Amino acid sequence: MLSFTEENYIKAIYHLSDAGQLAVSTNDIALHLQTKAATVTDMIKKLANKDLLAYEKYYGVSLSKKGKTTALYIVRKHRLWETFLVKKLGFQWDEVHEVAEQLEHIQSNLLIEKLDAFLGHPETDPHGHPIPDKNGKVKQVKQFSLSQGKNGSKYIVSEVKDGSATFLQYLAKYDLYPGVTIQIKEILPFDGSMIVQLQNKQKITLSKATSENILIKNNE
Amino acid sequence: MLSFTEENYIKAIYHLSDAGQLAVSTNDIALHLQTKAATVTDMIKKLANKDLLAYEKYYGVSLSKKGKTTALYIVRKHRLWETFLVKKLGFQWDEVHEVAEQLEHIQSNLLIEKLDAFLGHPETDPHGHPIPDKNGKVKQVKQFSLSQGKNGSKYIVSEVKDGSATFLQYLAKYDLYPGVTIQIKEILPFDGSMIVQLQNKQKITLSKATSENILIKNNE
DNA sequence: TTATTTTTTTAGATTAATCTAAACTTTTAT
DNA sequence: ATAAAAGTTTAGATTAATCTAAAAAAATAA
Ligand SMILES: [Mn+2]
Ligand SMILES: [Mn+2]
Ligand SMILES: [Mn+2]
Ligand SMILES: [Mn+2]
Repeated sequence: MLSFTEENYIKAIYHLSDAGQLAVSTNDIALHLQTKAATVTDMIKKLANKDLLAYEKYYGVSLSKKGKTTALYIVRKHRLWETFLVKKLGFQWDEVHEVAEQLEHIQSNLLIEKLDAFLGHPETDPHGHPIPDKNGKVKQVKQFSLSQGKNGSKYIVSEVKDGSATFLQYLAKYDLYPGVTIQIKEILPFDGSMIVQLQNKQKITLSKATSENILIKNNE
Repeated sequence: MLSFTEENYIKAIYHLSDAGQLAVSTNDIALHLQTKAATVTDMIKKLANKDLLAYEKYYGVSLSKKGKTTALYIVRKHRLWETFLVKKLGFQWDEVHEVAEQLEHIQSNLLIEKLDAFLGHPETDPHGHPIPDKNGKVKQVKQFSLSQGKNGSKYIVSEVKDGSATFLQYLAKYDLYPGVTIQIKEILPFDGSMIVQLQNKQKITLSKATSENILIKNNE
């Protein structure tokens, strides 16, 4: 059984490696976990001994099969809890992350399977992130940045990239959540901002930076 | 902020001291937490330094006001989570304790207030234990052991003393949960066992040991 | 291709929680 | 009242997670 700390390392490496694809450097991990490189070196040695990752001195780490499975389960727990907090307890979507950071470490398979069922086996969390299933399978959605959308087209918001509370609160003001349909009404060339129409017909202007952080999918 | 370990000590001392009344010995704590007396001595010194308890060398500890408040909040969290697991997730009442032991350490006042509201501000947990309110107030019920009940009388089951999985599973077989009404039909003098009638009119025999571990209240 | 900068690792400490064994204090029994 | 037993504390180690500072390796620049 892994400690909270070990679990946090595995999850950090998973995210930093883009779902276990690339190798991750000591410094990247240290930065992400707000710790020091020397600490990371010690920890990755330990995780390598547990066969959760492959470690090549001076060249970073990459998750093993076992490491990926472990990471996916932690991500599954994190996202199920976030969904619970928003859907059942009435949290705002910008309030859930820190709590889920704690809840993701609770050890009980029964709990997670029952929670999953209670939530109706959701496929995405409140931020549109896919929830790995019981077997660690992640449903991939064909999505792209709103900044790449075409003028006049309708799309469904699928995910938000920036998870900061301020950004989430800003989007919440317009009920701009994953699942809602929007239409691009105008794209302003000089600064890349765009005017989009919301479900309630209201039109709002989104900066380039904002539209880049909203992912959308086609509205078939 | 207290560590999990510190919280577990405070809660253990609270329970062992009968809600903070009596002083508790080093050995009692060690036994309860399945650790060694030397370890306990170290920890209670630390907790004394944090003003959570008063420690007199060789004479045990007693919780301070602050210690009691802390304990009550942990107990509140534990029991709210147990209630959630049974009422919302469909756990059996013998399956919740270990999970609640973990969940009780999650730090988020917002979470607990929302969970409390979601559950409809329950007054007792699945085992009939009172849930301290937001301010740490515990509702006391006038209750006594079923073994003290009078032949012929009807009572409401209010609490179970023994929390072992086997005992809880045994009672579950007869739907003998807090809240159900039972009537004592016969008390057998030679071994103190009794025959009680359940809500569904079924009659079952309970040993003395069993009836001593079921608490009841008057059925006004 | 060397020198400089950046990154990573190692060495040596520190804090929290735990243990065993020995010393000490209190309680109980003779 | 003394001796034995029981309970508690202290002393000294250990493991996990962390840090700073120094050494080493790799990457980059001159
Ligand atoms: Mn999150
Ligand atoms: Mn999320
Ligand atoms: Mn419990
Ligand atoms: Mn309980």
